[in-house]
Amino acid sequence: MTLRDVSEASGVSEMTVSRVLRNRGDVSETTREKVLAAAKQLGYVPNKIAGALASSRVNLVAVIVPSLRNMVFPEVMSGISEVLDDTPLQPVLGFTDYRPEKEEDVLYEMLSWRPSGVILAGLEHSAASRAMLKASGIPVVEIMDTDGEAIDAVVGISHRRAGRETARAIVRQGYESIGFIGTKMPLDHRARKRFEGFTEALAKDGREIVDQEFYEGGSGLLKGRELTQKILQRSPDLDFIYYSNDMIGAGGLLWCLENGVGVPQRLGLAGFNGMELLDGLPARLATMDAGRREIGRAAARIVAERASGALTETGQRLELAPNLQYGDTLRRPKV
Amino acid sequence: MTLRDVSEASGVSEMTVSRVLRNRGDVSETTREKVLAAAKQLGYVPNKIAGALASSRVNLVAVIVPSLRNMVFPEVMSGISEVLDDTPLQPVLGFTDYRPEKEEDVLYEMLSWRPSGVILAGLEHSAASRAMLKASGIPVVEIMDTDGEAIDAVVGISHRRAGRETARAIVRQGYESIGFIGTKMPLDHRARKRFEGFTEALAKDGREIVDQEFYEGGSGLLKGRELTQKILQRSPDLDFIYYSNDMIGAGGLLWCLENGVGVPQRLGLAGFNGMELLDGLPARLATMDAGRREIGRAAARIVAERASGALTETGQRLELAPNLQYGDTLRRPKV
DNA sequence: GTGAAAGCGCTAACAT
DNA sequence: ATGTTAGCGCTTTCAC
Repeated sequence: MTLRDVSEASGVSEMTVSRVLRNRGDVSETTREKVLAAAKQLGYVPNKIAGALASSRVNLVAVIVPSLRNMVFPEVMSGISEVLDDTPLQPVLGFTDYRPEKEEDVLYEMLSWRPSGVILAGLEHSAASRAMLKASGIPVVEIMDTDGEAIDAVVGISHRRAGRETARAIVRQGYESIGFIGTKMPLDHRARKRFEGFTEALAKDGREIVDQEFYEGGSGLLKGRELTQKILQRSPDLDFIYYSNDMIGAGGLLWCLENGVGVPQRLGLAGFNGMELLDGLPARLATMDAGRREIGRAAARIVAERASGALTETGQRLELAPNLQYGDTLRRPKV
Repeated sequence: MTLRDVSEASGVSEMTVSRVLRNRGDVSETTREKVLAAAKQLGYVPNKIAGALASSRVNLVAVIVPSLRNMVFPEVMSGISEVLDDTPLQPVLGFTDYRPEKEEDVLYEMLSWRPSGVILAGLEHSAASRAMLKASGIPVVEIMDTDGEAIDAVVGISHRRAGRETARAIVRQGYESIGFIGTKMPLDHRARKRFEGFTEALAKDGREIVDQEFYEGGSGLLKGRELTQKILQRSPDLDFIYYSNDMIGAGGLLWCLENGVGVPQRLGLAGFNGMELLDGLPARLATMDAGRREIGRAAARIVAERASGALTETGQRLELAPNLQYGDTLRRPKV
């Protein structure tokens, strides 16, 4: 089923059929109707492959994220979709599993479709990935993180700053013996940067982390419970725990509530992400909203404007301010 | 940057360059190395658009789901990715927002890229969508649900049966005054079918739902709390609440625990989905595992085998058995 | 083992 | 307002 078939069925040249189907150029109402009728009757679905080859226009935007298991990325995606829905552009998703080699493969695969733009998570990429992206001439928006050098445009928050601000707030509340629970971070650069900003801010205050606990694999409430129990057993004097994300933080919170650990007086807690999930828990965990949806929206807007030619500059830089929410677990009542 | 550039740079014909880059046919080791070196040096990325047009082979699989906000779909995706990672196929994701018209648009867009297969959620589609899919000649796998007529292959669970089995288990535990809390279901067919199966099984037992509460929009713990409070205020005699998903069920559970409602003695609870989240809560909500990841895997396997030609039959049908987990909220201790 | 020619299904550019 | 021609960058097919 090709344009030609529609052309023959409607007695109109292929070119005019093409014009009708794309709403391009002047076509008489009569011809238009004839063509549309024929196309519908035949169940014609255009071949974008041929169209893209002929026009060198591809209305696809490559979106490359580590995984969808981490609820952060579905939310970013939803921001991206929201904006692209009002444009001819369509997101195409690829996953890296947090592995640079896989990112490279996925990127290569994606670029071979000549998308109109690339949105990818993080600033850390293999040399080959960076080279490919630069050579592609396509608008590239790196998202989530602003601590580092961008290839082209970048939209995100500073995770170092997020860590620092959390640390300062904790110290300001008078907490003194601070522990940390988080993922092993060889490849989770954003978690690593938060940790670094956190320890750095503590150091400025002449403090350091008293105890820490790292884990591998996904984050779940259960793991938060276990590790919280473990770290408190080993270091019963801790009066604060900073978690690298809300999920394990929420697990820790539940454990504390059940085991009579007075939160936030005896022990303060904070997570990271501003996950919606936290809203219905017995107490609100302190967290920091990373503005994921807004990041998705902003990145999509940049790509859309660059792709449409409305925006010709490159290298846009948008750093959102992380928003600390004290919830019920960080504000220590004065004794 | 085209094949021709690589051809010129390496002094080898375009055809041979193409063979090297695709590992097709016999090429001498010398030529091979020359070509690879040139390609790498130039940073050549093949143009799949041209390749696909010439070969009429597209290693893309269209995956169409309502949204990623519902954690069910990221999990299905992860099953799909897992299987496709071992094949040349790549998933391309599209969202319908639970709207048939949007599904139609997305489908049209996707089919215009001539993918090697289509995986889409649910059995309910517009007539136009069904027509497109049938006319495409592409392997189609409908997932999640098996209650209805499939276009081609189908992998999922029977949501009617899921509802029925939950109802039977509830009755068997001696609960008598049963309420329901769930989404308004004009378009969530699977939730609707569970509800229908549920009421149907109760009816067989001479019972009906005593009170119900429907909500719109996303599911969150908070909503589960509110609606649980509301329904119990209105119908304090309820001794069981069936929720249309785990998220609101978990919210209800938390509310009950905090408000001294004895679970599961005074009030039993059950959700649906088998969400991992439930694992770390203070008590385990009864739920039914829908095997999302396995559904994704099985669907991807069918597409991969059909695309590779290893499987020529159409219309595969795989109904998984939903697995009821009693947790701590459905098994009533004998008094 | 390598190359030349033709063509995939469309659209840009230029007629008319 | 409509048609004609050429060609997008590859792969298929056939020749050597």
